[in-house]
Amino acid sequence: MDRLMNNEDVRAKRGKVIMELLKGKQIATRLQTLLHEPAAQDDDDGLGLAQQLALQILTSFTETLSELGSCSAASSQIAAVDKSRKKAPASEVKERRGCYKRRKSLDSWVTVSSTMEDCYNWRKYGQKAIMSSTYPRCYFRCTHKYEGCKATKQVQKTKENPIMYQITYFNQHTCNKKLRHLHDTGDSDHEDLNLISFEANIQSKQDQYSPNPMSSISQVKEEFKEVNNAQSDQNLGSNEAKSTLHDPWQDIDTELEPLGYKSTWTPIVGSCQENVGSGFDRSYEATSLQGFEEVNQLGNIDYSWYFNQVCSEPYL
DNA sequence: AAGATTTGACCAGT
DNA sequence: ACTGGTCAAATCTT
Repeated sequence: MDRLMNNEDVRAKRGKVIMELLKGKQIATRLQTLLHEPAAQDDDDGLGLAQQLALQILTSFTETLSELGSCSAASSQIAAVDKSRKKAPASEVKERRGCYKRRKSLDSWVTVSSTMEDCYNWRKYGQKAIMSSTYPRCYFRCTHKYEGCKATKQVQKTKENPIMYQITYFNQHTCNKKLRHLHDTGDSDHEDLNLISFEANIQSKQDQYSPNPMSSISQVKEEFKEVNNAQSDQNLGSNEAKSTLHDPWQDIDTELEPLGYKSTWTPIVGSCQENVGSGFDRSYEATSLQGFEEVNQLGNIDYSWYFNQVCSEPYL
């Protein structure tokens, strides 16, 4: 087994994570400035630069995720050593339905995000009303479960800010299959496990599944215009139809849901707090360009995501 | 037809 | 007994 990380290492990792996020924020600010320049929006060079900046932001987030991933695993290892573990008795495999080992102590971490989306393929396997919560909790497992990937996540709207999702992840992905969505090039050799690629996540208008990051700024702009037009035509319903995945919360608070399309361009990591969340709301009421610019105020992201290591079992 | 989602049932932990 | 996590049949979507 690799050597365990000491506290020093963990601190160093945290420092690196913060640096990466600050870098991302800086680039996002540049992008925002650029987008405020009318000339840049019509000019190919300007758009090219914007795309480049956007890619840098994504790379920054990717680096961060990568660091956090290793932190997570390392912390699990520490916890595994520190805690006296009680090994559950090996229960015989039952054939009956609903038989499972209840989650007790797994490698887990929590993020708060404005979107349920991330760079992996998930399959929903359950939904539950939770006593202490207004909103139901949805259960997802990795699409590649049967290839041995044990990653799961639970998604729940936050009480304080219902446009935000609290996402609890359990177990790291072992499938190493990042999101390719429906535009599967079949070129798995080119998958960079630590890179969230804009290009790989392009999604056509026909795609019925969950929205994805866009390929370019201009595409985002076009998309935004469409969304705005659709909305001025009227109703959330037609936009919600973009996803076949029924929003379990929409019946509860449809008025709080800006649009089914929001996750198209919302950041997939980090915690977008109240100001950003309400920014999204406002952007829908603005003109398409204003809305677009507000959306790009990534500089307002509050990086108050946090890790919550609850582990008494070693990370495998 | 294949794959994804929904939803009621089942089961473990507290 | 209650609550929450998972299973799997039914249903839906592509």
